[in-house]
Amino acid sequence: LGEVCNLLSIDPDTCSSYNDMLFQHIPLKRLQRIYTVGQPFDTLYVVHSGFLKTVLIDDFGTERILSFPMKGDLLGTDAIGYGRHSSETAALSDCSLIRLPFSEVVRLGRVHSEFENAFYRVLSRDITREQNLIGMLGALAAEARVAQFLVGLADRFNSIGYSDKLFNLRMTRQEIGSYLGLTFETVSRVMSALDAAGLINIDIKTVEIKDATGLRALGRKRPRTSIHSLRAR
Amino acid sequence: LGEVCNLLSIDPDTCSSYNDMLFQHIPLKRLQRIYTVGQPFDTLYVVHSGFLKTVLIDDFGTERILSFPMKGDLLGTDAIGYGRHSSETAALSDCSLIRLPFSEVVRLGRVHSEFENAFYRVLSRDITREQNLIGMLGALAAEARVAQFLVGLADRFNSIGYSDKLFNLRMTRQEIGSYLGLTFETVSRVMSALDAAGLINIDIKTVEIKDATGLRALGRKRPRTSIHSLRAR
DNA sequence: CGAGAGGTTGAATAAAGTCAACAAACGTGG
DNA sequence: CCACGTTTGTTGACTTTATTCAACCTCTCG
Repeated sequence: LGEVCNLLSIDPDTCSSYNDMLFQHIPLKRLQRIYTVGQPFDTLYVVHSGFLKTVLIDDFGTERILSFPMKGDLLGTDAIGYGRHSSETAALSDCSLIRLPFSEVVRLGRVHSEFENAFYRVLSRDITREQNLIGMLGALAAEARVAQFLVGLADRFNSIGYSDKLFNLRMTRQEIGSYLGLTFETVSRVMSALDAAGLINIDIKTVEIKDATGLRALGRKRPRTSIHSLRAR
Repeated sequence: LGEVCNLLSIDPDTCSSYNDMLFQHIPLKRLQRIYTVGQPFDTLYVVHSGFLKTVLIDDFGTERILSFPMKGDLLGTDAIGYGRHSSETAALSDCSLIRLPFSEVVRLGRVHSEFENAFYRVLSRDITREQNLIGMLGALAAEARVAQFLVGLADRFNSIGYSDKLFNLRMTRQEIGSYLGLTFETVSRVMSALDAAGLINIDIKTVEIKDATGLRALGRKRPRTSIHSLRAR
């Protein structure tokens, strides 16, 4: 589909020349898993609609959430390197995905350099996104992590055409905690505190951002180990 | 250089046909920076020799270390996505890098599919490596992080031909802490404890791994929030 | 309508951070 | 080559933060 191009932000003109028949839609029910750890890799997926989570499974069978993909995000990129999935992806809501066989991606890249470049960019942005998460996990207090999580989510909702002021969380406190490296109790407490401080309104899954600037400031504030940390030289 | 192929683990036969003139060696002095945040991107680098660190700079000018690249690692991949470097890289020892202009990489990929595939794999492995770091930062106790750090380092030294039993740390406790999301005091304490427990011998920068199995076990142990965490279903 | 999952809140605990003192190693210039 | 200041590393005492454990509430869905 030319849709794939839109989703990957590729010039639509170039897109129109692609063979549309190659990519099939895949409907997913809530809680369904697309691929699991260890499964041989041969295809990527682009999210067409719906909300998902990608998780790492540790030696105890415990989930660590790595991302909450939504419309336009590419799934499965971590499996290219070793030919097997090292994480798994599950639907948080009913979803529609577009199958993107990796061999097709490579073939298309060889034919359309625009597409190839876009694909490189998408992979690299995955790297950047994860780096930001690493920065957050290692250096920020619980309050700042939750604040950043909320503004990040708002920005992403905004970029796919939803309101960035009022939206629904698709994941549980538990899942947010797993993503942020916090317990669900801490997430709950911080959210209550942000509500009490007048920065947000929260009612279970419904979030209203009342002071985006204030939230952003909180998210930037207070590296946990700020005092004797490395200064760039 | 055919050397680039070795470094990226590409079949040497395919390599021999490449034009060797395209890649130049870059010598770096200790503490020198290769690129800095915001710098426009046009070239990647492969580490030929030496040890480096890649760092994220936060809003306060504080460094967060993202990786400790060594021989065979590819630098600069996070800049492909937005055309600018979002992190910076500095030499921890005198180094030698190989310049790999991105346009050359793309061109070579179009000519040699083997090379293109290898490049995709390298990008994807970057993603996987970061995911493992995220898993560690969010869920493991200080002791486990340090243990994992040491065995990880040992494995990497081993894979580039050094001893995995006795090696030198090229970074300070501060830098290890920045990488693991811990203060340098905690790193120091944990290392002393591992020494006292007989798992390692440590004398400032010199590390001897005495019980790799025990260390690995420690690194796998005790997700901090194990009790009421998500079970894979 | 009842069971279970999800969410909130409180009190106690444990883990890592902070601050401080000191020792050892490094490296730079006399 | 030595002296001296700076950086790096270790350890201790104390504090803070987030976790743990527990009670309770609400909503949802068979």
